[in-house]
Amino acid sequence: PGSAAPAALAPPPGPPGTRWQPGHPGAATAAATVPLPHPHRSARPAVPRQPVQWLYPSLEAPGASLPPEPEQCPVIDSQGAGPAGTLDLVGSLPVEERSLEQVQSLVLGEVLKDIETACKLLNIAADPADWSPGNVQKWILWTEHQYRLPQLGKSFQELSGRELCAMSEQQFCERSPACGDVLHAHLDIWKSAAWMKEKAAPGAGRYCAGDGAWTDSEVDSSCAGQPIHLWQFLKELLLKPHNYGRFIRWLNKEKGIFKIEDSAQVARLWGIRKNRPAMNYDKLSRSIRQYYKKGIIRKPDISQRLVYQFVHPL
DNA sequence: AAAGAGGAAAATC
DNA sequence: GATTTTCCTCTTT
Repeated sequence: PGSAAPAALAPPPGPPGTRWQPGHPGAATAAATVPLPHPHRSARPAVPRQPVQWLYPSLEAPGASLPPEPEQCPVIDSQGAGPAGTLDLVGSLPVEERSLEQVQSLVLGEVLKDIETACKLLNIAADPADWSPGNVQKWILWTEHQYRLPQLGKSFQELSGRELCAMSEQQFCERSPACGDVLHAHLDIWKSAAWMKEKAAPGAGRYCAGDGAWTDSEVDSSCAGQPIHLWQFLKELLLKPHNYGRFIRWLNKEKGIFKIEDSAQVARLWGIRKNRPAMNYDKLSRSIRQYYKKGIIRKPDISQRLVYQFVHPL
């Protein structure tokens, strides 16, 4: 197994002229266009020059173990780059092998982190082979949402994870001509991640990059099996500003005040999680309002639109 | 127009 | 039985 080298993520094939926004949820994963520590691919996509600019300085100061925030990432646009740019990374810049490895593990760490985050959010296993048809549907919806892919409808319904993994890129494209290729590439990354995880750490799902060990293992207190509550879900999103800061974010973390920046997207994520495709902010907000009398969430003293407050922070 | 409040009832576990 | 979803009316921003 595991022969699949993660294909570079194509940027979301949005409308013509659309570029990836800085701070797009997929920005970190986009960095996967840097070759991962896998055997070579014949047709490796071009490495845009931009990522080097933000990756390189962080190599100069290995003390700064924190990965660069996507908000500071320049727009990554691999569409314009031709297939010729690939080796420029090594050719034009005297990057030491060691440094390159650091870049790779940094990128890889980001990818694995994003996958872990998604697993928790969706409540699915990391290994696609373990997915039920329901899990597959969730993953597709989530990926579709995360990368603004065109709607797929039910073209992948009733497929188990194992069946999905066995499908070729062509088969993906048959089911979804619009973005089967991108989906397949994403699944490829998940497959590789699961494979590497298995190989590297048979014990815990932990990954450390360079000096910084910035992954906590199974510290979270999500009671297994119990259906998740909306307030828990919101806290989970708030915990990952890197991934969801564009949708929901703290205004005052200490006081538990948060703002929903994109009500439609938050509702959609909640709907994916709960298998409620018709979820919208109207209904989600009604659920939040149920928390008023229960003393879980309230409106802050100075009431503002889309701003709520956890009664008991921490 | 979108967000907010809250009653009522169905759905879901 | 508690929580959430759905639907609804009315008010506020």
